[in-house]
Amino acid sequence: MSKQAAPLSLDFTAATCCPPLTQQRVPGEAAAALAPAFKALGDPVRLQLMSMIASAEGGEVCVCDLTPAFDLSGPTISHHLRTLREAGLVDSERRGTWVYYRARPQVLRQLAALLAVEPTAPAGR
Amino acid sequence: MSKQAAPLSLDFTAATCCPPLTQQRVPGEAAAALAPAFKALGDPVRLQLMSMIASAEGGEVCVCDLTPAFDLSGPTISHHLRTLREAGLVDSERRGTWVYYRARPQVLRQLAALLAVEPTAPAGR
DNA sequence: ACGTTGCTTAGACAAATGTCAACCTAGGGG
DNA sequence: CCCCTAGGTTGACATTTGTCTAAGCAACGT
Repeated sequence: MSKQAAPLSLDFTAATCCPPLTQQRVPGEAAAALAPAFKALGDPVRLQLMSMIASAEGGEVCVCDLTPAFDLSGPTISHHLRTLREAGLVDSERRGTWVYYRARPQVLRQLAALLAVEPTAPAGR
Repeated sequence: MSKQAAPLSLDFTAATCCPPLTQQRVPGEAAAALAPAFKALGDPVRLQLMSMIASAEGGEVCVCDLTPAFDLSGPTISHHLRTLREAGLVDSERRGTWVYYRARPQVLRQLAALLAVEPTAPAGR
């Protein structure tokens, strides 16, 4: 458990990314590293899962609380969670009978930074 | 041209979205509306296209400047641009022989807002 | 030891996606 | 007119994705 999705080498800790999309062209390498994270958020179910996990009290949620929130089979939810995990967006940990997921704020922050846009302000803020 | 992707009804102008993922659970409807935008950014080529468009001088780029930047056929680039358009991320306009794309900052802003995370600060902001 | 509950893995399958070659449309110049 | 260039559309194809059922592994209760 707590797989870091070895082959992805997202290296989110470093300068893989960051200057906003709108400020500087994203080089191919960075795009290849970051796209999977967006792709993972590109499914309605996973986007909801992500928000349920990220907004959870105590910073974590039991899978047993996630599964019943959707009209989908357990394996399907598990599959989506794996996708989020492999995209580096969440981490999982087994404690006793249950498995808990928690968000990785660093990654979210970096994605948000990438999408950042100058404030609408036409004049000087 | 300048298609607004009619059937999508993203309604990005209103409260379709916005409170950060980490603050509040994204309801299914909002997730369904927002996921396509993330999905559109979930391909390396499109992520690069998006950044080339969004960071362009003058706020717009000619397709003729985008296509040669990739090792892909014209139709393929055209297809990716259409995907970005239908996701509401960009707009296109024909002027004479050439077609220009420009970013829709509102949407980027909303996506960024959704991913926003509290500053790392463990203590009082 | 056995059965139960929670979650993941494996396999299968229809649907969606990324890519290309071929064709088509728009606009500009001879 | 005809042709040339810039892009988009169509149709085909292999690959990936979302979903399920069936089977597996892990922890707990009895």
